[in-house]
Amino acid sequence: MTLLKAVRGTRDLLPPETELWDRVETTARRVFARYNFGEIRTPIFEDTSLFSRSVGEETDIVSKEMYTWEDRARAQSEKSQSLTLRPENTAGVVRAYIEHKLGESGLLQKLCYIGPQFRRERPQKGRYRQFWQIGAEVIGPPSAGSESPLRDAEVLEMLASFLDELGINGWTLVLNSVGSSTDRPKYIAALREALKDKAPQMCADCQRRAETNPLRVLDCKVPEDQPIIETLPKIADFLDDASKAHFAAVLAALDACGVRYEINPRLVRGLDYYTRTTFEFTHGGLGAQNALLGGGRYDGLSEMLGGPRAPGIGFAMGLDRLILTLQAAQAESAPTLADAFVAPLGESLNADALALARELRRKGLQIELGDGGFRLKKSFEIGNKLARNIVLLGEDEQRSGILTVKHFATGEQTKIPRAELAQALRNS
RNA sequence: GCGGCUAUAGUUCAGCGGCAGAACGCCUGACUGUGGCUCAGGAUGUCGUGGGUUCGAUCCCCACUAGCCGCCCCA
Repeated sequence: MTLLKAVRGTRDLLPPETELWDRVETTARRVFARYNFGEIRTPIFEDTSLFSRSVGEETDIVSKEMYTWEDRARAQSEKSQSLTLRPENTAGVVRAYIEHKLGESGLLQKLCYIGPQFRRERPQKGRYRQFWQIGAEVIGPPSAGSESPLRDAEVLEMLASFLDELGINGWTLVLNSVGSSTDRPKYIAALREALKDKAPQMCADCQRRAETNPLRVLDCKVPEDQPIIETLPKIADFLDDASKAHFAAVLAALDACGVRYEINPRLVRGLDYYTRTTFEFTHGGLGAQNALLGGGRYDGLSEMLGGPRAPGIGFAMGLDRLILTLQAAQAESAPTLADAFVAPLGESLNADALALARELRRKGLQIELGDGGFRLKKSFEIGNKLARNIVLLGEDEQRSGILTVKHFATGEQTKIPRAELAQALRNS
């Protein structure tokens, strides 16, 4: 019989790695809460058209990477429906914002999420078909300040604090403004025009990109092409005055709070809904997938989905990539040890050992319970791997109520009354 | 979706057209209520899957699957 395996691009997360995942998620919730974000949980699948209308019909994500199926009708009166596993979460959040009329509160909505996303790409390091994102959106009616550059700067400052607090060093914030929804098409047209002359002198990839996706030419890494790229039109020259002023205000606010950034006029993003501010936090050591997180402003998205005017800004970070970065940073993190290993000496003491373990666990201690069937030597060996201390429960200890405790690191062995045990272990 | 590299013990990896290997880890004992160090012994396995070539394939060939690197794209 062939063994079943996790399907391509999916994987099991096991201890002790899951401990790291938990730490990242806990840190995110704690940091985001300080900025008054609340958690939203949207469905893992949605109507297909939600994504084609927001992310964009022509994007790679929608045109070739989505898990889509026809959900068949169950009754004569029902129609079948095209459903899709979410490839990202912003569209779902904005759909919920519209559906529940969250804008009617007149307040800014600050919503964060943690969950799996799905894209059918070729798996690679830091790239999986089921991958995890932590993200957040700030969205609301313009009267609530949703359009203000202060929102952009506040979100970026929060992300910088989050990465610092997690202990990730060496990140770079890369910023750009892609202008309003009318600026961008004008720029792309100008770029195409310029590339008609220049592309033939460029690398093969660029010649192809000039046709398929001219913005991608800006991303070319071939050294010989760089002087040519310098001569191409720049998005900054196509921004209207309002977008220019908006971007300048974002930068000023970042300067004021000391968040360092690089401006990259070539930073382009693959989702159609982005307007004005776009950004990435990158990190070396991730190979080709060097973006830890990305995001931007999406001032027209709500309207694209039939909702009210609701400018917003948000981001998503690749949890899988954060974990990879953390693992590389701390190489081999020592597994956390339990407070004590409780070792009953003989099977007749098993029941009492469970009672003792319960007592200690209820006082908040992390306890690994051995087995009276183990020889003492084995209890010590296992205990030494799993816990900081070993607590012996033999006939003497049971009779006297005074337990034998040995601290593995120092080798020091002491006798401690049962009532004082929890405190002693906690301090060890 | 395209190109390249890879797949052998729990792990990291050697290996060879003819008996399946090392290190670490694991188990047992020296040591019946005391771990780490040491010593002696032991078990590791569909050699990724399916075909083909061959007297014989873990090894050579093909396909598939999976992982890694790059492209593309993105988080």
